[in-house]
Amino acid sequence: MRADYVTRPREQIAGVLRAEPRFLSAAEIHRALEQASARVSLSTVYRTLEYLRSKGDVTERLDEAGESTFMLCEPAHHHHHAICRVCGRVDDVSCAALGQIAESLRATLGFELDGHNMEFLGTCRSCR
Amino acid sequence: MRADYVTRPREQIAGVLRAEPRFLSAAEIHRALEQASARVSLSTVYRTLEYLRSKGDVTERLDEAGESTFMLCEPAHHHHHAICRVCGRVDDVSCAALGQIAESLRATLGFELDGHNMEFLGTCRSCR
DNA sequence: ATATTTGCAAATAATTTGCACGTAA
DNA sequence: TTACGTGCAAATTATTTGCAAATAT
Repeated sequence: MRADYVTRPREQIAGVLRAEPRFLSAAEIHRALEQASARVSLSTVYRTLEYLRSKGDVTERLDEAGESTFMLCEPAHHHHHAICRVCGRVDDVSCAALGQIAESLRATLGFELDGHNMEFLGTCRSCR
Repeated sequence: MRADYVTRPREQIAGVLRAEPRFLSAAEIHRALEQASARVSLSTVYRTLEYLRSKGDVTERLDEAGESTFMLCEPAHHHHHAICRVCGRVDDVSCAALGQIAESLRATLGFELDGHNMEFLGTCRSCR
C-alpha cells in the first residue's frame, strides 16, 4: 500500500471524492460505488483513503460521532474549513490571525505553538 | 442514567479526573482506578463519563486516533485549549477574535457562523 | 419501598489484517 | 515476471447494551 499504481478501484474512489466536495465516510464512499455498479470492497476503500491521505491528496476529519471522514483537499497552504451544518458544503478559510495568537500564547502562558486545528460550523449561503 | 445519585463509582471517577487535569480516555481512567484498588467496571466508567458530559461537568475531545478523551472542565464561558504535546497539560484560551472572524465569514462567503472548534498544540512552559 | 446505578458478559460497529488470487508495471 | 493491489473473511478495538443484583434516596 505504497506505490502509485493506477488501478480501477483507486480511480473509482477518487472519482467519488471528486464528484462530492464534502467530507465523506468510508461507508458513504462504498455506498456511492455500489450505486455506480463499481464493485470495490470496503477494505479497499479504507486502504485507498489511507493511501491518498499519506500522499497528501485527501484531508481526514473526525465527525461528531468520532467516525473518520475524508475530502479531496491538498493542504499545500495550511488553512481551515467552514462546514455547513445543513448540506455539508465546505469552504476554505485561511488563518491570518494566527501569528498574533501564537505571540499571545507565548506571552501569557509560555506556550510554544506548533500546530492548531480550527473548524467553523454554521449555514452556508445556499442553505439559509 | 440520569438522576444525580451520589455513588462510590461516580465519586471515584470524579476523583481521578480531579487529580489529573488533562484529557483521559475511559481506559486510562479505568487503569487509574485499578491502581487505586477501586473496582469499577469499564462500562460504568463510560456511563459515568457520559453522565458528567451531559451535566456539563466534563469536556470530551476526540484524540488523533479518534478515541474519546475527557477532562473536568465546565464550559460555562466558551473557550478553547492549548494542549502540550509532551505532557498533555491543558491551558484555557479565550476566543476574543471570534467576532471579527464571524463578520469576515459572513462578508466573504455568506456563511452564518454558529459554532466553532479550535485547538492549539505545542509545548507548555514546563516542558520546554 | 422503589427508582437508579452497577457489574458482567454479550452485542455492536468502525476499522484493520492475513492470505490467496488478480493486475499494473 | 514480479512487486503491488484487491477481495474476502476473520480479527481487533472502542463503545454500548440487556439484565439481574446492589445501592441511594
